[in-house]
Amino acid sequence: MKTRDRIIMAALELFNERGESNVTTNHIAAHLGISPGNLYYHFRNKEEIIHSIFDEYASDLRIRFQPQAEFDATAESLLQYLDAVFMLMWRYRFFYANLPDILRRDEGLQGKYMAAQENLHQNMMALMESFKQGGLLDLDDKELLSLTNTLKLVASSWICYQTTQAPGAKITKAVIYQGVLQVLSIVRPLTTDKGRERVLQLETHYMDQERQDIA
Amino acid sequence: MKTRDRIIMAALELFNERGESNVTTNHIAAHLGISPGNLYYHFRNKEEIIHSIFDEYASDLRIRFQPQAEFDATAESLLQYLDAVFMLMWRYRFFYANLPDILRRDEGLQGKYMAAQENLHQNMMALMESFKQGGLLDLDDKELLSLTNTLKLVASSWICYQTTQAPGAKITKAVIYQGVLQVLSIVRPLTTDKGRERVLQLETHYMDQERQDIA
Amino acid sequence: MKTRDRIIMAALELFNERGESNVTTNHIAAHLGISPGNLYYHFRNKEEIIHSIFDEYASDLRIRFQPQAEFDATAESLLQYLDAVFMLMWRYRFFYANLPDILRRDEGLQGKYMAAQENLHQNMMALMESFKQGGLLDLDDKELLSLTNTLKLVASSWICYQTTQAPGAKITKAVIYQGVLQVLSIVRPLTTDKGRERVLQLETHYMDQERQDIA
Amino acid sequence: MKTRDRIIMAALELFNERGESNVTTNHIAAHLGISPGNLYYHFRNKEEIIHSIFDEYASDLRIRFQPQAEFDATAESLLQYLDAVFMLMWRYRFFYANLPDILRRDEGLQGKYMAAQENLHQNMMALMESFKQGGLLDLDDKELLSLTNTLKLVASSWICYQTTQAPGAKITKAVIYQGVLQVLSIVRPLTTDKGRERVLQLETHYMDQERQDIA
DNA sequence: CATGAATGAGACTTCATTCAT
DNA sequence: CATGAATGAAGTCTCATTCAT
Repeated sequence: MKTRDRIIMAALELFNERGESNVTTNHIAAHLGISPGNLYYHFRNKEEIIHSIFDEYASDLRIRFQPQAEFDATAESLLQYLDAVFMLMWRYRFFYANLPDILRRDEGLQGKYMAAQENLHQNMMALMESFKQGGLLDLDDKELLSLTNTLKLVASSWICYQTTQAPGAKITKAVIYQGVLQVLSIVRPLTTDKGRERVLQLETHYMDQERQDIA
Repeated sequence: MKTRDRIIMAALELFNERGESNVTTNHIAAHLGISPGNLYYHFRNKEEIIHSIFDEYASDLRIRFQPQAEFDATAESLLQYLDAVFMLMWRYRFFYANLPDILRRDEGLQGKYMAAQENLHQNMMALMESFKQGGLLDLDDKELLSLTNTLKLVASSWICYQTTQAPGAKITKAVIYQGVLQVLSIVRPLTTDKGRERVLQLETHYMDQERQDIA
Repeated sequence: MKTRDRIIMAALELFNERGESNVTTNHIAAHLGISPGNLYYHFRNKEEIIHSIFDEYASDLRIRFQPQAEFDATAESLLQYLDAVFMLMWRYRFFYANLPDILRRDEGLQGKYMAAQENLHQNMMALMESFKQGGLLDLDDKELLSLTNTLKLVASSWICYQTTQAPGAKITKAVIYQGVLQVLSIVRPLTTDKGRERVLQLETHYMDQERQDIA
Repeated sequence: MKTRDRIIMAALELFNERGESNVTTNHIAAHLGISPGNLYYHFRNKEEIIHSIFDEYASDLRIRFQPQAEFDATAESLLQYLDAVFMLMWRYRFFYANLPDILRRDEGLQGKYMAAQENLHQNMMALMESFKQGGLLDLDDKELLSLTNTLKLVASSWICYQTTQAPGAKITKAVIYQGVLQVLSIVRPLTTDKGRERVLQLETHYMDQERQDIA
């Protein structure tokens, strides 16, 4: 792997572990066994590293949530969606934990972030709409918007929130699965009979996963 | 006002404005026009200032959410609850935005925080239960727990989430009212007819407030 | 007791315990339960406190080692001398441990100290001379000077030296008695038969004391 | 010379001149014309600088006092010993002057120091024993132990003691030579005829040296 | 590409001392 | 006599960043 990519990976790993502001560029270099000078050969500054991480994140986000050409709401496909969301949340969790600070001092990133969020919002809305059209959800347009917003908020806050609820505790997969279940519990009251059935399938799946992870 | 209290106020103000880690003890002192030595006369270190702010927060939290002796779910009383929640979120918003970092480096605060959260959870559960008993909510025990958790998460993440959605933008009262409305939208699908009516009253109230604030 | 004297006492106690440079004027005031302002009412600055302690020390030193009008070298009287020396060393031990630093920054104290040392030297020389005249010591004038210097050095360095040999350990009376025995071991090779007998008496006495203290 | 070594040298020089506690890391950096940051690039903190100096000292101490395989008490070899002792005392004199304070706040150094002292004591005892076996000293085992302790104390206290006797005055070589002579005067009463002769030779040597230095 | 020594601004904190009350 | 809030210089240490090699 190229040094540049190794730096991004190491930074992401350390940021997630200790929080962005507690990781110095020297930490990252030392972690990789390279010199600080070398790090600065590949990146003009710390900000640029964060930008690169963000670019990966935004790219992941775009790919995963591309609206499907044809509607497809099999349990299988829903699982993939949910797994993808929380995988993203997990992979870039430092970002969610430090977002206000990071964005405050980097106007360039603010722009990128807003664009990514806007794109995500559109895709999420399209997805929810397709669920509604597919007869899984029973709600009006206003409710659909509210639901989308709630889901976005809950998904993106989940890991950070759990971190604070049990400080020091490692975030395990079980915590992630609980996040999915929490999301499902929000959706359930708004489902049709068909949708509810689908939710139950998913709940069963994630409760099994959770049980396996704890064991 | 006593210098000690002025320091707490200034710190809270600056923390909220710029993020805790971006505010130095020198900033706080300069903001008040006092010497750094004076600040350290009143507080042993920055940590102690944060503890003092937290103590105020925890005290507010405890008082506001004391379970009522008699059940009382008039629109009036619900309004007070909702206002209180979001007032707290707003007053101590830096805390929510920087919680992982703050707790990570202060084990003492972790303990206090966990205790406060536990207390809050009990009170919230009691409140939701009383809504159920009062015929406002229609849900089983598991759903009640899920709802409580969602509400806690949404309420405590709302301001931080909004900050990131529109970075640089000041958080106005309108944003707060939208938070309340978001919370109501989560509750609504689980209400009885009587409960739905109450929710509608509240929605009307906060939509009016929002309109006024924007104007 | 007057506040002024209590300050001197507290300062001496804390200096001995923690070293002069590790004791702040605030420590002293807090230890007495008085305000820093009050301390500075009684003393212009920290230096003045040290001066006052030194004045007590110098006065003690002068009184204890006043040459006796009539020669008197009974074991009883020798005991008093030795006890007095080491009591002084003990009472003002911080002084010996921090002397270079203290004198370096206080020229006024340097003068006082030199005068006290000069006076002590004269008295010690007179004392040793009287031991020689009294037929206790067998040595020429050059040896007498050397012995005097050695004794002064050993006595004044003893406690500080022991502190470093067992850092953290409390200096007990047993350590003091060992110091006396060390001094006696230096004198013994230079005694007459009569003198040696006297030394043996003293050694017996201090070995008993040491044993008692340890038990 | 490497910056790291220059820092150690400068620190040693300044510590000796002004006392360890009166020399800040900024002083050291300024003295070398480097930035404070650079100093902290080479040493994690002031303590580590002191440790490095101590390590050099302990290494010197160990090498110089390694017991000789074959007994060798020519005046030449004795001279080397005495010179070595006082060279050490002189080179690391700040250490002796500030030992109680330095050890008090650095437990790690305490351990190292105790080990070095124990090693020194063993070597000194072996040396004195070899003098006794070589027919230079005439004393019993208890006296030999006392003598060893006295010599260690006098040698290690000499420079500090002299500093206080003439504060402000520079410690010259002459002062060092007087220290050697003082040590010899302690040994002399315990020598055999052969030993006394050797002591006289050494005294003559150091009195010549002293005279030369003063001139 | 890579090294690693070097920079310097600035963070947190301490403490002898002052002064209005 | 006494209080205690206040000062400000200075000390230790950190870290993003630069640059000669």
